[in-house]
Amino acid sequence: MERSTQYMLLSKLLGDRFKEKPADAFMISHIFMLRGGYIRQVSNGIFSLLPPAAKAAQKIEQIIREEMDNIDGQEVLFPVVLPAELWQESGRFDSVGSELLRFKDRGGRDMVLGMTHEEAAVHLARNEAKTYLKYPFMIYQIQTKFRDEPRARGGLIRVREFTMKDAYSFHTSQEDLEAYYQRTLDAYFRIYHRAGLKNVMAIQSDTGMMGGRKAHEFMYLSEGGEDTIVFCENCDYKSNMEVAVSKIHKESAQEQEIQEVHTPDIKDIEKLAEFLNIKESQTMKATVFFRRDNEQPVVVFVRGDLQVNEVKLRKILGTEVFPLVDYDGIDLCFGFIGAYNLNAKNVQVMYDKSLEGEKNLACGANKTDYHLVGVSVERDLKVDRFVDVAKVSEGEACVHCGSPLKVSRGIEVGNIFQLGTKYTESMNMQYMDEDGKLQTPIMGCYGIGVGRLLACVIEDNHDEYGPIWPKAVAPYLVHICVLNQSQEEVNQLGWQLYDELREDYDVILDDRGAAAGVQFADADLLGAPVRIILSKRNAGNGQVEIVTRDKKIKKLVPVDTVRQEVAAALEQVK
RNA sequence: CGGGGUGUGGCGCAGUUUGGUAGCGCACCUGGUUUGGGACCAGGGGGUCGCAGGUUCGAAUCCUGUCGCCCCGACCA
Repeated sequence: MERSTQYMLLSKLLGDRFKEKPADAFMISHIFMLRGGYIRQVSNGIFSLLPPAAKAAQKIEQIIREEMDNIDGQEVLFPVVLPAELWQESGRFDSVGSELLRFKDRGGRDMVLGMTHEEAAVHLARNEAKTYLKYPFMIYQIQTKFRDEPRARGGLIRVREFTMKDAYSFHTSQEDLEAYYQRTLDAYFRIYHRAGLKNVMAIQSDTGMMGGRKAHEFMYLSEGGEDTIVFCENCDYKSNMEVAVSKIHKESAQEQEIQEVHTPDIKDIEKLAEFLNIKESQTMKATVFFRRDNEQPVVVFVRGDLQVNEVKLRKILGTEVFPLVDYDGIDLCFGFIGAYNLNAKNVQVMYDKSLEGEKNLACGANKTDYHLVGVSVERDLKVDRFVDVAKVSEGEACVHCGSPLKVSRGIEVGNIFQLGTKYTESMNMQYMDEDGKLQTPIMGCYGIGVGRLLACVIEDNHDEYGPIWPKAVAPYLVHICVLNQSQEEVNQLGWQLYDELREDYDVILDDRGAAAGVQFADADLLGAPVRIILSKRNAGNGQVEIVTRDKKIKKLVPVDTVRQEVAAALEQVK
């Protein structure tokens, strides 16, 4: 039988489905995308999308597009390949690490593969927006990015090549940027809501390589997430662990005399506390890093029960830091480093605010196999300033309302930044204001990874058999199973319904004549919200069965009411 | 980049310890019987065992090197 839309026939759909879990996949979305014939890996972190995934991705893109247009976005398309000069202008050609893929063209010119497009956006906008009359404006694109991630993982959750919506807004005042930033934030929530993703939280985040002063990440809360989120259940405080702050409970000890204690082979806080029979919070911990810029060691003292947050430390030092592993030639007594009488040369020393005012602490004596007890910070140490470099733990107090903080995991499904003038200034973008004066515009940028969002939609909407696609992103809305294809009457009915329904919906027809179990299993993996099951049993009575993928509806309906029944069922599912 | 694991047909695996020229299940093709949760019978196609060297009469198997992939960590809009 010749049909024009054969690609919606399951017999023609490219991509085999299989029942065994691929050995390399661990995340639900990854497993179902492989098993359901949605994606195939080409290389580490590089995937091809098969028709069902391509269709779902297009639907997500369309939702994003509508919401971006809704906040006055103008869609554009920047190149994937950019000349290095553009990135040299902004300074990022040197400042960004090896995740930026650099190469030379045939003429030997340095090129990069776009991993984000601030430079391209400014390059375009600086020549097209020379008067305040154009402002504010936002341009966005939906396009391929390449980031040479050190470690791709989890199928589409973390990849090297991916499709992203990235948007750039330009403003004539900070207030205007902030107002627009809020509109974008609202638009993002509408996008996640429409795509069927629940449990998304906007949190304060580190600005990382993007720079700028304020940033939020949108986190889909999930056990398997890579990011750690700190939030207060009582007030609005929500933050990425990287920049989270808290109020810690102060110990209120009495001052004591400093005494030296013999502590053979006791090199960590846990053992020290046990040996001295005190709490870990009654000790002082020394953590040693070295700076990337001048390779100088940095000793950070924190209260013994806390950890150092390297992102905070990096921000304070203004350079990357790495935990020190090679102790050779360093003027420190490892395992016994203490703040009292520390006379190390060429070593930078920092104190976390957790130590402020603490009394009667145990710490290293800067002498192998000895510690000191009775050290009081104010009495015994000369501290110019305390910095906040400690990692927040669950249960510590919220700095805003004092309630206990909670910690959970999440996957970043979007982010927004107030960039300020970092790019417009370095790349010389100016416009003329009402008074005829040249001004530098203020910029914001806003990203959403399409594939990652798609994967999260599965993470958030599935059962043990496969995805339960929300109708807004489902590759196919209606899936017709023909259980007794050999019965001409049933077979004909399948084609008839297929022809009818595809006028209104994305329909896929299982025309393979496979066993019922095979058809159902494949339908589960393809996850269409509504399934129509045709069988000789019911066709004989002029009936078909309609079930929804979420199993909430399962009913027999007369053949001639199928259109209404499908519409009604779709009305009821998410 | 550090630590660990693993590479045998599209997917899942056995065979490697003790060398003898590759096998199982699923999937695929043909014919037939089936048809409401991955059916059955019969026949069939597909793998230079990641790659390169070496040892050996002979290597999936032993040795050396190398690459890919996965996990943990580091890193990351």
